[in-house]
Amino acid sequence: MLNLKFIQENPELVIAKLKKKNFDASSIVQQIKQLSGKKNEIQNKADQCKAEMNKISKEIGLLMREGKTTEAETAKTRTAELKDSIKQLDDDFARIDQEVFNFQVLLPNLPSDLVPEGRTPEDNMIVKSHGTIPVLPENSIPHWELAKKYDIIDFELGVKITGAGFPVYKGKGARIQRALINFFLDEARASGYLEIQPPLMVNEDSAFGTGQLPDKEGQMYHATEDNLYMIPTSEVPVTNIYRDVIVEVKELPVKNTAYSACFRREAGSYGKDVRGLNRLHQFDKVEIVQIAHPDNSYELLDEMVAHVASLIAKLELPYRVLRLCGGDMSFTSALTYDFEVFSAAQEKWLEVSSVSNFESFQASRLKLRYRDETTKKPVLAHTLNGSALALPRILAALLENNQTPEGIRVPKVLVPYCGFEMID
RNA sequence: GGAGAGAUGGGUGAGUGGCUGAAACCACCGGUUUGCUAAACCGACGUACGGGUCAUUCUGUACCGGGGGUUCGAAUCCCCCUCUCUCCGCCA
Repeated sequence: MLNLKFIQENPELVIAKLKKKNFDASSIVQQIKQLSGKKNEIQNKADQCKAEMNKISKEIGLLMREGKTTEAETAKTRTAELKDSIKQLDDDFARIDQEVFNFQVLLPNLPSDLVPEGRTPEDNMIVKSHGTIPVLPENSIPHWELAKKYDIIDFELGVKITGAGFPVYKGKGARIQRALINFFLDEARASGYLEIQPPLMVNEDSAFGTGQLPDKEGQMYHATEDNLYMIPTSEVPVTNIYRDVIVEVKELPVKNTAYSACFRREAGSYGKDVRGLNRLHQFDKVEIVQIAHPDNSYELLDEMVAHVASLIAKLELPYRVLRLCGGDMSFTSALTYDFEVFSAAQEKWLEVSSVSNFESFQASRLKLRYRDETTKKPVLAHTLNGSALALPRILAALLENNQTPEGIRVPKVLVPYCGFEMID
């Protein structure tokens, strides 16, 4: 969430910047300003009352010790009124504080100056294209048919065991999954990321910390008996490592990577977009996360984009990089690059990675800070994350783009990982 | 699942009603000493939100797992909740 002081001091700037996200912040900002003024006023009054109360209490303590009980009793009578006002003021404060917070969390993150204007995905800016779109043989088929033909992914079996969106990978299908995970993790480690194996379920505090709650409540599987949530991405547990933490400047940037299964309810999804591997309830993903000093977080974002680009290039897939426009960005992001690979049989681009700088928006809720070297004061850090990469759509593109009459060719870089060159 | 113990500052850990925002030790930071390292010694050392000078400083309040209560006054007493640890049972 946005810093309260920042909103109070820069109301016009907040409103102007959020316009780019097609968000009219004027009334919220105005309410926040008004309420926080009132809040400060109440706090001042309450603090004064409490100061007096503390003073009297100390005096009573001294009188009691000296045995002056009658004086102590007189002093006590003075406190009753104070006590009432304090109670009243504290209640008012708590109420207004909550109101301010409720408004505060409605405001999305401010987009970076680099973010292009626009409302829809069509307005996203293509900043890079790489590779050539393959020309497939006559009778090419989409990945869900290939999966059946070579018996490597069984969607119906998943339906039997669990439900739609929980495919069963078999034989070379299972092995190529494992190969992709290992490949991605090794590449991340080579780029300086520390490998983490996080819990797949998180508690409520963690879900709040990265903003899954309350905003995306319905998107997570919720084990109500124990009040735990299945993670929708390893970003959640990995970023929450740093919840309520003050890191040393010399530790920055912190670079973590994690493989995990990801679970998403995808309530409201339907139609052809969910065909095959395009949208699943459970899928595998390797995530990269960085905690950065505000001075160089955008350099690190570029570095992460380059890392993801190299992964896709090594897999010999044609891809493009989009800088998302204001209207297509997520609530929490300041700047996002999406990666899309071309799925040749479906003849469409599939999103396989999203790399974002959240600046201090996530850190604010997480209370993730570093200690400034000159002032020695805690300052909110910047957080960044990206998928590197999500498996299903990568696999879909690999299967479709590499299909030949003899079988599906495995990219060279994966052969040592999976131990075969063809799926046949 | 049964029984018990516990939750205090970056860490260990003292503290059963006022002199405790909190001992002591360790770590970190600054300094002295030193050929270098180490040791020793000295000093500083929480966070949040307010207020005044808004640069250094000064000041008020809150915070000892979370919430509520008793009291003039709570880390300390009472109630509820959460979590952790130990033992037993079960088990990969």
